Amino acid sequence: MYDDAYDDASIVSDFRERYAAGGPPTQGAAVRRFRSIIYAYFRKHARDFPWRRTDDPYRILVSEIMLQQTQTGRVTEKYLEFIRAFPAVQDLARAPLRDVLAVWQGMGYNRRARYLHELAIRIVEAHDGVIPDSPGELVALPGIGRATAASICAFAFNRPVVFIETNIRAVFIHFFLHDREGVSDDDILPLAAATLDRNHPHRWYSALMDYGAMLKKRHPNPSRKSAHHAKQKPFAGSRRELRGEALRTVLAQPGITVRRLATAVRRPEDEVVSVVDDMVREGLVRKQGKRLFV
DNA sequence: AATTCGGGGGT
DNA sequence: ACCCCAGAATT
Repeated sequence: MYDDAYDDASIVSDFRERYAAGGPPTQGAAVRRFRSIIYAYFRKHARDFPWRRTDDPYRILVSEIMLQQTQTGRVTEKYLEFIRAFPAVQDLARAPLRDVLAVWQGMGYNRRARYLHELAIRIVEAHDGVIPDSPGELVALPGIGRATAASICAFAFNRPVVFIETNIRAVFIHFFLHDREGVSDDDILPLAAATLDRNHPHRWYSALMDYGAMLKKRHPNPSRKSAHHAKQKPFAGSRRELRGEALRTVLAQPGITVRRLATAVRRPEDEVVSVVDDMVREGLVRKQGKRLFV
């Protein structure tokens, strides 16, 4: 994996002593040194992903939705399968939601699949099938927030947007804010803006995120020092787990009744009713009488 | 600001 | 067991 020893420890401690003493630096020398460290790592350890081998904005958009809270290693296979099934935004727009959710199974956060489907329809109908290239237009689409909108702008359109996600956050905390606690993203954004390689945003953000991913394998997650950091509740026995099981079952057995669904997932019927009602409201499941469909 | 939303891989 | 993942939407 990262076993060809890259020793970030000495490089980073040297950087901190030289540039980060007494607060985050904004001088040119520090910025140049920081960039050179990140790019030096990238030249030797750049990760290879299928979404880095395309310039098709639709495919990059698909990858960014999939990458929300889902690790790259698990996205790769599903991304290829998804693109095979829906090669262009028009294919996704005219596909039944059922087919989209079927391909999505295993990714988690099934609402993302619904957002992605709805988003494709809107792009075909309101944008003539062209993916918007501004953060404002992208954020207006379902399932796309600030981070994803900026990511698409950087990776699909090579625009010098400033944004933060978990890998980027880890890098800036590690280099500039390691001795602090409760770091706000508002403290990181100026650093991200000052260090951004505005001539090569795609390459820069790829490098930054690869470095952050490396850091989190070598150190306790630097993002624990972020004010935004939260621990997740257990998944086993959770409502989320039940939702996943319920959707999977309805996909496999279209028209199943709520009662039989409750038996299938081995849960109290009232609990299953509650979950199903939520999913109906969210547009993940349809109810016809007592029978459930996707 | 705090909750909810999936599922799997790494340790 | 526990960690957390190229976050977003809702309350």
